[in-house]
This record gives sequence, C-alpha cells and structure tokens, in this order.
Amino acid sequence: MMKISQLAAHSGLSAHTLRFYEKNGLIEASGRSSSGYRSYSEDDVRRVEFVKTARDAGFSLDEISQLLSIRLDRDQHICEEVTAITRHKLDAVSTKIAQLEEIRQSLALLLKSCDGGLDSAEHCSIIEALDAGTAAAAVQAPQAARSGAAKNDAGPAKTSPHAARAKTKE
Amino acid sequence: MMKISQLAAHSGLSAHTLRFYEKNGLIEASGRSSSGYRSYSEDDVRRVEFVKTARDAGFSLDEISQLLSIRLDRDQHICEEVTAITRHKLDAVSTKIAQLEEIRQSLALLLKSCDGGLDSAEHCSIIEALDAGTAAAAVQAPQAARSGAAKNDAGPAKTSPHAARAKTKE
DNA sequence: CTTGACCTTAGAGTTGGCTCTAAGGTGTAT
DNA sequence: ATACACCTTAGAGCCAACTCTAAGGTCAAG
Repeated sequence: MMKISQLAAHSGLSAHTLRFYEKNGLIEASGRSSSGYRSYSEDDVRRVEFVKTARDAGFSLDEISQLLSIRLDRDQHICEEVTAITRHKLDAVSTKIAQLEEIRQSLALLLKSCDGGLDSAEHCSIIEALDAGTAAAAVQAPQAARSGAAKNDAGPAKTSPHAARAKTKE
Repeated sequence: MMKISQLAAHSGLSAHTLRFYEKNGLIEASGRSSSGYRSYSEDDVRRVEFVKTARDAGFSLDEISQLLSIRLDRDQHICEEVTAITRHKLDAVSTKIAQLEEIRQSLALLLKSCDGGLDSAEHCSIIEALDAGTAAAAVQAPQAARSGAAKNDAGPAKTSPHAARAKTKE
C-alpha cells in the first residue's frame, strides 16, 4: 500500500496528475488511511502503469478509459474492440503526420530559397514567397517557390469550418 | 475597399477570425465606414493573404507577428532573422513528426500483434502489451512486443515537468 | 415599414491534459 | 512546540487558435 507521492515517484506521474486521473475515472485508490490519505494497492499500481503505458503509446485519456473498461472485464469483450480503437488512433496519427510532413516540406522549400545572410531582408525570398502566396502552394507545385511567379490570389483553399489546424508545441 | 464578409469570402478566413486576428495585432482595417463598418484597402487584403499563407505554412500567430514586422520594414531587417524563425519552426515540426512516428510505430506493432478477431479479449495481446508496459518500449526494443517478454517495470521513463505530449485531433 | 442579412462590441466558451492555488489537516523529527 | 514535509479538497488557470453569444446598430429590398 503506497501513498500518492510514492506512487508518483514510482510511476513518473505527478501527484497532481494522479488525482486528476482519478477525478476523470481512469484510476482509483482502493483505500484511505484514517486521516483520509489515499492508499494504493498493487492492483491500483498496475492500473496506473497501464494508463501510463497507454498514454505513452499515444492514446487519449478518453481512449484509455475505453481500454480500461475492456481490460477489467476482458471476457466480456472481443479483440476487435481493442484493435478498432488502436486502428482508429493509428489512422489519426498517420493523418497528423501527413499534415506535418506537408508543412515541413513547405518550410524546407522556403529555407532552401533563402541564403539567410546578413544582407537586408529587402528581397528576402521567404517573405516574398509568403507575400505571393506560393509558400504552402509550393508543396503542390514545387517549381513556384523560387521563380518570380505571378501572384496568384490564394484561391479557394482548404477552409472547412472546423479544419484541423496543425499544432506544434515549441 | 471591401467589407469584412467580402474579405472573409476572398481570404477563406471567417469574419470572426479576421476580427480575432485584428485584436491580436496581426491585421487591421485601414478604414471605417460612417457607421463603423471595417473597410479593407488592397494593402490590408495583401496583409491578410500573407497571414493566411504563413499560417498554412505552419507558422504560429506569434511567429507570424514577427514575420509581419519584418515584412513591413524590410530594409531594417536581415534575411537571417527570417531564416532563423523558419529554421526554428522547421525543427519544431521535425521534432513533432519524430514523436508521432514513434507513436505510430508503437501502435502499428500493437496492431500487428493482435489478430483482432471476434474472440474474447481474455488474451488480447494489445491489452497484455499495455499491461506489461511493453507498448511504448516496443519501439526501442521491437522484439519485446510479441514475445511473452518479462514485465519490465516502466523504468525512469521520460517525465520532464512540461514534457511536450503528443496531440492528435480526431 | 418590416424582414433579413449584414455589421459592431466585449466577453465567454471550446478542446485536452494537465498544473497550480488556497486554505486547511496530518505526521514526525527535534 | 514548532518546523517542515506531506496530505486533503474544490476550483481556477494555462496553452493556442479559434468560435460563439448577447445585445444591439445598419442597410437594401419589397
């Protein structure tokens, strides 16, 4: 039976995070000390490890909830449920990677077009490419990036209401 | 001189977003009608296009602010500033891609280990891998995923305070 | 003269996953 | 007894980039 800070040290999750996971139904402390301190059984610890591993594997807390309910009642569930969740996640991750690859490609092209020296940005080809709207377009039409290129007015572009924009914590 | 909804239609950004960008100093409407409606000059429109292009190329609003201030005063800046921002972004994107590749790898291995049939999840190898902590570890030690593998107790693992966790809008 | 599409503002809500604060109680070593 | 590290709770704050709401003013058409 360990206390929360011990479990924190053991699991590599903070005590805050453990309480947060509990509040969200991912884990629980099966016991409490007389003064109300959480105490975790070995089963609890294993469950926390499961959550941590699943999190590291890329699953969202919501998906982990689903995996947990399968885990604790395995014979009431079939493998297909598990693979469905996993496949779905894999698809999402692959899609995100593809988006980021496109962005990487755009950025790489921009960089390649500019020597990056100490001279004035007066004719900086990156600024010019962004101005001409040829930066993102460069991926679809790679030859446009470094030629003078007629300024094309952005066009219809991808602007669906809830478009999944790319995010990158720095 | 166009009104906001016209600019919205033209740029592919919503009027809401345009006001939001204005509030954040990215763009502005150089004029107002007698009744207070925003009116955008051609220069304003070009600036909005720049922002849109930069956004599509993966820059954050903050980075776009920096690029904008270079853009409107080009001769006071040097190319190196622009390439620095771009390189930095490229690095961040590459790092994120690498993280997601690892996750994709883990997920792919998990999927490969399970037939995903209609039989009970009693011995589902995905659940077992997550239980044994061999899911994320699988990328570093690929042979562990499908063999019985001794359960290794998570280890030190990457748990820096503000660790950049992977995110994937679904 | 009314309908309906547009415009204005300040400000709140969304997402996911934490992260922290305030205000207090507990446990133990000196 | 008193300092100190630990524990408890409810709830607020953070991040980015929107997205939406409320409550109202404007404008052209029929």
